[in-house]
Amino acid sequence: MPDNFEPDSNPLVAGDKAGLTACEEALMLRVGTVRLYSPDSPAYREGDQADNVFIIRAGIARASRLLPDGRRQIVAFLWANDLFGLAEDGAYINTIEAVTTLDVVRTPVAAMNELLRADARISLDMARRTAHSLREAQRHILCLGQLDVPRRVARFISDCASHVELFDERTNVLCMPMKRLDVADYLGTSIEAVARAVTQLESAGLIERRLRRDFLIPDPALLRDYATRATHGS
Amino acid sequence: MPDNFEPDSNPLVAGDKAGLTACEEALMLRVGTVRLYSPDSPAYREGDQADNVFIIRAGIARASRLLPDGRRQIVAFLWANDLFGLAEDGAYINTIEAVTTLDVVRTPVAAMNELLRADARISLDMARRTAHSLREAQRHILCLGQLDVPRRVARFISDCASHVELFDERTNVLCMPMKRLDVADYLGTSIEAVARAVTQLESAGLIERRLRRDFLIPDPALLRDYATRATHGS
DNA sequence: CGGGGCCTTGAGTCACTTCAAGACGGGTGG
DNA sequence: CCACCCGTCTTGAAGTGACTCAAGGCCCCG
Repeated sequence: MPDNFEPDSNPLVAGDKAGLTACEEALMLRVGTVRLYSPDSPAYREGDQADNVFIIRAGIARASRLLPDGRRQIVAFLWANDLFGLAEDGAYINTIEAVTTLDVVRTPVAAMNELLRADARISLDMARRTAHSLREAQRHILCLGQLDVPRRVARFISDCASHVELFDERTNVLCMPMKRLDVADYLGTSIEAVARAVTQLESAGLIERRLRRDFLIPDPALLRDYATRATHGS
Repeated sequence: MPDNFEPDSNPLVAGDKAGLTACEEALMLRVGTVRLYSPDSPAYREGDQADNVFIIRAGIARASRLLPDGRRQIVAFLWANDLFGLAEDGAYINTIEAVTTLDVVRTPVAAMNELLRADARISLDMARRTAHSLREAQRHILCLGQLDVPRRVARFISDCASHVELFDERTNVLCMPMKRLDVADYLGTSIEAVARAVTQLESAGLIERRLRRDFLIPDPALLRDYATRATHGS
């Protein structure tokens, strides 16, 4: 049994470890069911009664929230092995929709609680996964609070390129499945600003457009550097 | 023994519950030590080796990150009963500094891991606390991504007013301990923009200045509504 | 080949930033 | 107790990045 569970690794302190432990996946599968969602279809909506917890086996999802005036904030994109189902007072706080075809294990909360009670390692694993999401959320906050739009877009593209599902390391080609509107709503900006930023990054030589959502990234490290460099000055 | 630990409450799903369970606090105290920090002094800095986990007994702290160009993002304010010590690959990812006098229990990670192994409820509690921070972080993301500066400030003041340490419900007076610079760095804007927003909220009748950081809030619900209302239109 | 999303570009406007004074207030020493 | 002083906060004026509105182009699909 592959054991990437380490009793001594503190969930708050540990780095991001590999995905599901075999035993955890088996447990989840025993009480949960596999489900598929096609692009743009929702797993649930904010405000729905929180009856299930999900783990992504494959595909990408977006977690978003709607404002009274119809504006939308995408609070996170969710990837393979990510857990979702965050709720408050029994109701989901985000809407989850598939970006690509999405393959999940859906586990009823009641059954999940059985698991948590039966096996302490699952609680710890849950804490670790949640801590991972928290680190991501804080990175996102940094991005929204301090970066101008071209840098936000650069960072987003760079982050996408760190996912093997999307980035071919041999050809350096990134295939982003999300539309401009998704990117804009994630980065707290407008579609047009994203389009302009892409153009700008291209003329800076950091990316090259292939198709509308496919980019060649000549030097991924350079792109990453650009995203973290100061807004003004050099 | 007061039991606010509920074996059936899923950390992802549960609302925010009361603070430390008596037994958890006792456990933390048995292996941890009480420490005090005076305003503006750090508990640790980003990049430091992550040897300890902390729980706030009283006081307020800020969790911040520095950018290469010296800009600072405050990713969260931390309140009584909040856990901190978030790290990645053995190093803290944020700097933690006291805003007010700060009273914490500091527990070595090794000892904390003993606790986690010995008592499954502590893992679950940790997951629940982390989920709480994640919800807060997502609210913050929403704020940074979608709200204009006056609304961000309104929401911040409103959030502060929901903390009994700062808000007197009898007089409706809020005493904010953080400086304008802290507020600006938290909200991803400039000191000046915060000052102008405060002036604007005052002339809109939503707040009244008492001292520089003390406000009277005639109608807290009205202030909260303003913060969530659309940027344009009514 | 035509139609409809999706994406890009342009032009004008506005909110926020930056730079620069000035005002307040709280603490200290005379 | 008052005067001073320094950090903090507010206000003003000019500049700019991003938003909105609007038009045009691309690409995929039927």
